[in-house]
Amino acid sequence: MEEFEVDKLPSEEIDEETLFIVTQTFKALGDPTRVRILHLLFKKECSVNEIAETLDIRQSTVSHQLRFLKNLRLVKYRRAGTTLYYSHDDEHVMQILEQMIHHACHS
Amino acid sequence: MEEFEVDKLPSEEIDEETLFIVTQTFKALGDPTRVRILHLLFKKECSVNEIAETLDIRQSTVSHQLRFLKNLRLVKYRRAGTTLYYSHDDEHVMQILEQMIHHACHS
DNA sequence: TGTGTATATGATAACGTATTCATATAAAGT
DNA sequence: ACTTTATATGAATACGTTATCATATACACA
Repeated sequence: MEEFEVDKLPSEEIDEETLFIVTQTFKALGDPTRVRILHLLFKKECSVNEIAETLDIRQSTVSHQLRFLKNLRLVKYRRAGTTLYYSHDDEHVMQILEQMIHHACHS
Repeated sequence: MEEFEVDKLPSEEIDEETLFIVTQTFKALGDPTRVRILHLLFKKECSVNEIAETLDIRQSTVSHQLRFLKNLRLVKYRRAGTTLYYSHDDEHVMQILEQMIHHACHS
């Protein structure tokens, strides 16, 4: 009795939904602005303005990209008055990002 | 004596070149067609036509995407007559891809 | 040299994406 | 209620990307 057919291994083809999540997530990591934001959030929680000032990106751009990242559940935020503090929300994806940065640095 | 300044940690900001490589690589993984091709090549070396037939993608599309992946040194090929056998060429990136697929499957 | 097969290439059209400006919302304090 | 500060949103524009068709190249073999 075998777990899987010989000609139909478990990872033969990626199912559509998984493929969608995978590509969406990689797409999120495929933009310099988003990578810079995430790399900053890897180190510390930041408000929107902090991100904008630290990375010298317009507030509007940062906000748009944070929404993108939040839709993918890659970041989350907590409110403190009018200020929103963002932080990363997917440990595994952040590990992959840092891995790739390390890989690229030493290649 | 400290290795690094307090306000200038080693990973403070990603340098431009690294950022470029990182985002280019993730961009490569951010497309369904390329992910399907790479996932296929993760399992076995394939000719262009084999890829096209297996994944039901036009030969021209496969060829274009293989060039893209080859420019990033994510795939390589060997020639056998008129047939080109492609295989993956970056173990680390392939590991990251498979990690992400596994992560997406179980989330 | 001519023919068949495998792959690559160039141009193009359709579509997706990032940034920007202007403005809206939302909370806090006066 | 008004003002200030922080953030979000919508529309527009500029740009990048993908797949496709048609065609070119490249090799093998008769």
